[in-house]
This record gives sequence, C-alpha cells and structure tokens, in this order.
Amino acid sequence: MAKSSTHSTLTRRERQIMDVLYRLGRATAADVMAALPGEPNSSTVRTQLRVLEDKGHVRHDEEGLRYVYAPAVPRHAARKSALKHLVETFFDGSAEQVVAAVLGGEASHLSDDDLERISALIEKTRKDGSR
Amino acid sequence: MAKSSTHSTLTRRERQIMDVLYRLGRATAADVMAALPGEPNSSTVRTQLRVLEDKGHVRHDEEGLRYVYAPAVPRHAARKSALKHLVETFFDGSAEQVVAAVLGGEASHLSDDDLERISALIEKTRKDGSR
DNA sequence: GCGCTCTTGTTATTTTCATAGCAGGTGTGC
DNA sequence: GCACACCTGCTATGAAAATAACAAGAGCGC
Repeated sequence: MAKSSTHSTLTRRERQIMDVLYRLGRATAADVMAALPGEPNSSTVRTQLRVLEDKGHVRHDEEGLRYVYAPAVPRHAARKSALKHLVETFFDGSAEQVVAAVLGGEASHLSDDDLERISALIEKTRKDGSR
Repeated sequence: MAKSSTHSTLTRRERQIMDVLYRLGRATAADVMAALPGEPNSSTVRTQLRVLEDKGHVRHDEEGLRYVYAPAVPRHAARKSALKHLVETFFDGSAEQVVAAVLGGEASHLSDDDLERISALIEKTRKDGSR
C-alpha cells in the first residue's frame, strides 16, 4: 500500500529526483536520468521512480509506449511548504527578511524592470490588505 | 580527514539535524534530540552529530562538560544557497515570483507594518541600483 | 567517600538505500 | 517476419545509514 507521509521522508536521491521533476514539470525516466548528476544507470532511476510512485510522491501517465512522470503534489503546493520551511529555518519566520535577501541578490540578479514590477506588487498587496 | 562536499550529500536524518541547528543557532546533543521528531535515542543523535562533524558540516565548542554544536557554514551563507536552490527549483529562477509568493502569504502572514517596511526596502534598493 | 546523574566515546546490529543485472514486451524498418 | 532499439518489471547484492547497547569519566549532593 502507498504510504502517505510528509515530504521530509525523502532520501537523498529521491529528493534530487523530485527537484528535477519540479524543475521540468514532467519528464520521462530518460529525462530524469540525464538531469541527475553522476551518470546513474537507467535501471536505477526507473527503480527509484517506481519507489517514489509507491510512496505517493509521483504519478505517471502512459504516453504511447513510455511513462511520463510528474510530481503528485502540484508545484504551487509543494513550493508553498518548501518556502515556509525555508523561512522558518533560515529567516526566523520573517517574510520581510526573505524579501530583503532576494533584493540583496541572494537568489538571483534583479533588473530595474524586476524592481519596478515587484514594487507594483507591493502596492497592490497593500491596497488589497487595507481595503 | 574531513571530506569537503556540497550540502546535497546530506542524508535524511542529517538534514533534519542541520535544520535544527540552523533554527537554534547552537545546541547541545540533548537540545537537538528534543527538537527531532520520533524520539530518537540520545546515543543515536550524538553519533550522528559526530558523523556530521566528521564530514565538516558541524563543529562543536566544549562548554564546561558538554559539547555545544553549531553549523560549520554560517547561517547567511547556507541560506543564500538554500534560497537560490529554492528559486531555481520552484520559481523558474525568478526573484519576482518569490516575492509574489511571500506577499501572497505562502510563507507567513504579513501585517501592514511588514508591508510598509518591505516597501521601504524596495525603494532603497531601487535608489541604490540606479545610482 | 560514595552513589547518582549527566556527559562523552566506542562498537555492533539492523534497516534502508542505491545500484544494476536480467527477463519480457511493444513498436519500427527492412 | 525478423532483428533491433527502446521501454518496462522484477529481483538481488553491496554499501551506507540509522539505531542503540555498553563502557567510562567528571561533577554534585549528602
């Protein structure tokens, strides 16, 4: 039987695979294999995808002959809890600190346009919140 | 000798322990044990802390009788790479999307004050950037 | 001083993981 | 129709991880 559990029960390799799936959206075993570091054997990757499916973290569609895998938990839900976990672990639960880190270039580089759009976002949120 | 390696070589349990250490800053074996799920044996936790130290992820200070452990990589450095990884995996590398998610309450709840301060942050960043 | 408690170090055992070999099935080109 | 390429399922095995039992030293209260 498939066991339902939190995301934290994932092993090292399983987490890598889930990350690949979340990055790609959907992928065949071959795709996943190509994206993983360390040239794992095709057989290995497929076995683990099956294990992940068994645990309920992944599902597959049969597309013609081959399987196309995708995360069982939708991206927006998974990222919500991932973000929450990150904030609690590294930012003292402070959303403000996260924004500061992002603006400070801890995640990627921001163009003026990006800042413009983010600024607009804030304004919008403030209006909505105080309405 | 201690082996230097990327953060991704951590096992399930090791990751849990590192998270605890990053949350607490510094902690004794007993502290870590208390913070871990599943009532692990004290012996177990101490063994793993020693393993983590061996791998170079953790260091300890002797404080009187007992050891106080702390992450070897400073928090701000660890969170930088954690944030980067999250952004790439779940937000298409887009800082803007992250901010949107934070504002949208995907991480925590924001007060008007929070929004105020964040807004100020943006303004400051814009000025600094275009100067 | 003596026992009690709290701490660490060492080592062994069980469980889980990661990996890959082998068998079988389905479509494609010739 | 037959060989070839590609994909899946099953199963086994060595390695790594997780767990805990046991031993030993330091401080504290009485």
